[in-house]
Amino acid sequence: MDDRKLKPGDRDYVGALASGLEVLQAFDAEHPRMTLSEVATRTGMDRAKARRFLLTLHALGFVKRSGRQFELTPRVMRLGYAYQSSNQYRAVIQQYLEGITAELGESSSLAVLDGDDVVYVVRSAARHRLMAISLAVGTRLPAAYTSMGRVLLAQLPDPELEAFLARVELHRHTPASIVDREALRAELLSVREAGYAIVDQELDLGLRSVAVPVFSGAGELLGAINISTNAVRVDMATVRDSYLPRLQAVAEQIRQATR
Amino acid sequence: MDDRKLKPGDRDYVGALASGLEVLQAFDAEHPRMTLSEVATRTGMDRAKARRFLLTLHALGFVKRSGRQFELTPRVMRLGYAYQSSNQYRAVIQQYLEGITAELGESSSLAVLDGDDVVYVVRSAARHRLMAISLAVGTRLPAAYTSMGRVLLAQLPDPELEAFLARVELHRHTPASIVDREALRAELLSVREAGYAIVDQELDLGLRSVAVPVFSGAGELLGAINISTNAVRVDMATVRDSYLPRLQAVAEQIRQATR
DNA sequence: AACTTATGTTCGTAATACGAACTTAAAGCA
DNA sequence: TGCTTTAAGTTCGTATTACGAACATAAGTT
Repeated sequence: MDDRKLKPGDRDYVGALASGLEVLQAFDAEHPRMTLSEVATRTGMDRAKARRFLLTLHALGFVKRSGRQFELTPRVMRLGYAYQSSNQYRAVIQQYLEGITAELGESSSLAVLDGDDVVYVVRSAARHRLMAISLAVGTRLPAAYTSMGRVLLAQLPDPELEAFLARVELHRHTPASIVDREALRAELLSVREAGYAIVDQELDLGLRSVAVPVFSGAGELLGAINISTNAVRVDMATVRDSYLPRLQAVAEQIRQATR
Repeated sequence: MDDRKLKPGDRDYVGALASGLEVLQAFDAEHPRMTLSEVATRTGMDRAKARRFLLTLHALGFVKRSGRQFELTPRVMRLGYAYQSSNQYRAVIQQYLEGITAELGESSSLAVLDGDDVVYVVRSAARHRLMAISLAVGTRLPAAYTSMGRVLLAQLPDPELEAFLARVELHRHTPASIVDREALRAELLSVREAGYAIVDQELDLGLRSVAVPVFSGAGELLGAINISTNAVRVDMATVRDSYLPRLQAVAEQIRQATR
């Protein structure tokens, strides 16, 4: 067994697949519709090459075209949904998160790491609207600035954690944001020690959240769960003294339920 | 401008991309983890070919491997998320659907057609648990047996509707399920005429739902919205006389808000 | 209508994807 | 534990496929 990844140019590396997926990923929130030339520019590909991939993706039903514009179809959700539906614990986690929402009136989610982001995989939304609207399943946020991201980063082996710290781009989203690598390292080590993370208005003003890791009964890291709330309404003492213990209890319940 | 789709073997059709995506889509809820041989068997590909695509997807971060087992990573959610996030109206629709949930205590969703399925794109879940648990964004259900699916099918031009009726596989999910093509055509024409669909325990016992189409202010079909409920708790008269008008009002509000 | 820009098409060919066959590793069984 | 079977890794020759340059056509702009 050899877990090393192929590199472009390696014998078994299929360049055409990589290029085609690059074209597919060129579409995003900022570029929902594009012409052939825009795709070619955005991917840095020769136009004829980009055209072949667009037309193939069109033939496969993943993009549609209107005149010169191409855009994604709902079929691409199939490519992502398989990951969600393959999680055998999703339903049970959903129940526990909804229990949190019912009890505390706050949104609660499970996320996993993907690159330098966290991806929301399970979500229970509160009736309160702040920061609840756009955070659907599939949402990606920078791991460094989210409580769940910090919990997950803190779980990384040191070489991976150091690699993350070396490459991560730090942004001052708010005046509270950590933008110093040493400060972030210290914070992550503290999170590792404490077993939880609280992020207070570092990603967005008013957004306060607490997260803990969730393990299955077999010891496998399932992700991190959080409670997110409004800093105007909920003070830090409540987060620490009421929400955190609740979250830790739920993480334990999930562990028991996934044995 | 020529909107016809390429076929396999056409000059500009990139077979390697198609094959690679086929490998990616071989993973689903029933096959979340697979060995190389299982993938090869499932896709009908030569083993060496399947191996190349698996290793390339691994190199790109879309699959991970543990020993001989391959499974998807959260990165594949990127491929689907772009569609969600490219919908400029998602946030406003989410608000309206949550208004329905707050007022009626029922789940409410927006879905679009993809092939013979509907895909849930926006969702507001009720606190009631029946059929709410597994219906996350990205969920696919057979269009023929869901209220939103029927509304969307009824919007299709006749040639497309007839093609659907000719190819769709009808299943008796419950004793109430329509399994006769003529009966389904009649139902869909009735839906077209009425401008809404009510599906009563045809997909699952206890599941009752009503749906209407939603158009943007510019006249573009955004999808269908529904209210789903429990047949034991909510009778047909309530669905028709209370939920439907509410839904129609929300569809109109969304149209106004998307001008 | 003329000009500019974007897209479609063709074609020669380098390279790339392919699969058959051999080798190695892992799993299963007694 | 040793042997057998099965699965996976690797090599290599080559058919085919993806590639891009150049030309042709279509669409957009003034």
